Amino acid sequence: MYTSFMSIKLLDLFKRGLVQIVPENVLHSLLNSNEPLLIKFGADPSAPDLHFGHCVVLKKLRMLQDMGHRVQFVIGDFTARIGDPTGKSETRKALTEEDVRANAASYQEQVFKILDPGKTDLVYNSSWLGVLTASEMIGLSARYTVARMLERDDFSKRFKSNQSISVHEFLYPLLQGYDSVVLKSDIEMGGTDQTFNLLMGRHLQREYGCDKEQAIITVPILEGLDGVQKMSKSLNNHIGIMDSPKEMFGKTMSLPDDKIIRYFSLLTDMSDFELEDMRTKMSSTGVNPRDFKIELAKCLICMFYETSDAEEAEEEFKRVFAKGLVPEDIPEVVVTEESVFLLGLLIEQKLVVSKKEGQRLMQAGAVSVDGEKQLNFRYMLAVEGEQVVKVGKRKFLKVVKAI
RNA sequence: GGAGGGAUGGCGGAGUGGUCAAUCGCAACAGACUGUAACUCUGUCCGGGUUUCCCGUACGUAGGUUCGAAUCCUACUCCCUCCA
Repeated sequence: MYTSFMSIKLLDLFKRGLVQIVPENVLHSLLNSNEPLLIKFGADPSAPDLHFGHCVVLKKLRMLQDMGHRVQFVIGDFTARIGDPTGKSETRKALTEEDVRANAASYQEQVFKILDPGKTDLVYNSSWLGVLTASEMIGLSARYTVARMLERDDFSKRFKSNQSISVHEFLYPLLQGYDSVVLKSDIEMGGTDQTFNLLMGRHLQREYGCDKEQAIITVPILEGLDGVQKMSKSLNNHIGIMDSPKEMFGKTMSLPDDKIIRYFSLLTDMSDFELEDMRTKMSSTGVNPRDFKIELAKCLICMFYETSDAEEAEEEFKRVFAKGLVPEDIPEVVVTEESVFLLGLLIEQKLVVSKKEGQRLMQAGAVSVDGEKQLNFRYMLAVEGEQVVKVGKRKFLKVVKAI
C-alpha cells in the first residue's frame, strides 16, 4: 500500500479523539501494511436504532476503509442471547430469531450509510458460536480465571456492591473474544466500555496459538444531549441517524454549549486548526455559541442528507423557535361539528396521553389556540376556518372546518 | 444444606395498622426568562369523573386477619448476606 499525503492526513484525523491504542505501533502499520488489515467491529442486534453515539466508531472505521482496510462487521446474534452485562445489572430479555433477523437487516441499512459495503464483511457470530460443543465451551472457559474476570470494571463494581452476577455473563467476554480467534482479526475497535472484551480477544488469540494478536483501539463514548450521560436511546438523549433533518436540527440545538467542540471533533472532519479557532472565538470574542451549534447541526444533517435538507431544517427551526411561528407541515384534522371538546380532540389526535395529563397541561398554560392560551380544560373550540392548536413547545395540530 | 435480611411510583429511597395516590432527591413535563441552550424561579408528575371534591386502581405474586393493610399472618417468586 502506498503512502500519500492524503492518507497521512486521513491518519491524523483518524487518531483524533482515540482513547487507547494497544499496542501503540499499530497506527504505523495502518499506513505501511502490504495488504488490507482486518478490522473487527461487533454490534449487538438487540437495539436496532443507531444514533450519533455509534457514529463515532463507525466514522473511524470508514476512515480505515478509505485507507484500504476491510471491516469485519460482526452481528452478535448469538451473544445477544446473553446480553452484554456492560453497565447493566438487569438481564436482558432473550431475542427471538425473527427479532434478530429483522434487527440485523435494519442495522445493515443504517450502517452502510457510513461504512463502505464493498469493504465490509458482514458476519453473524451464531454461525460459529452456535455449533460449539459443550467441551469446546469448557475449553474456552478454561482460558481465563475468575479473578481476572472480576477485574472487569462493571463485574467488580457489582461484586463489591453485592449485586448478582450470573455465571453465564462471564461467557460474554469469552465468546466475543473467541470471535476474534475465528475471524483472525488484526484490529478490533470499540467504545471504551468495550476495553475488557477487546483485550479478551487479544488474550484468546494468543491462547489459541494464532500467529498474531489483534490490536485494540478504543474510542470515547459520546455524551448525549444532556451533556453528561452517554448517548443512548433508553436515556432518551440521543439523535438517531434515521431522524428527520428537522429533528436532528432541533435536538442538536438543545445540546449544552460546552459539548459543541467535542461533537465537532468526534463526528465531523473539521480540522484541528478550525476547532482551535472556534474554541478561541467562543471563549473570547462575542461570537454566540448558538451560531456554531447551528453549523454543527447542519454538518450532522449532511452526514445523512443533502445540503439543501440541512438548510431547510435551519429555516424551519428559525421560523418556529426564533420567530415563534408555526411549522410548515403539521398534522391536520378535519372537523365537521360547529364546536368540539378541545381536550377530547387532543387525546384523539394523540397530542396528550390521557385526560388527566391534558388537564394539567391546560391548567399550566401549555395549550393555546391561535396563540391564545386556553386554561379551562372544558374548553369547547368553536370551529372556524383553520386554527392552530399548540401543546407545549413543539406539538402542533391544525384544526380545519369541513366545508 | 443451614441461618438471617430484603422486594415501594422511570430510578434512588422514606414510610411499619387508619389523616397514604404514599415524605424527599434525581429524571421528566409545563410556565416565566432565553439562544427550543445553560442558570434561576414556579408548578405538575396513576387513571376516570358532575374537578376546592368524589371514585377506581397501585406498594413482588396469591390468599388471609381486621370496620380498615404498603404496613400484621400464611404460601409462593425473585434478590442479597453469613455459615457449610
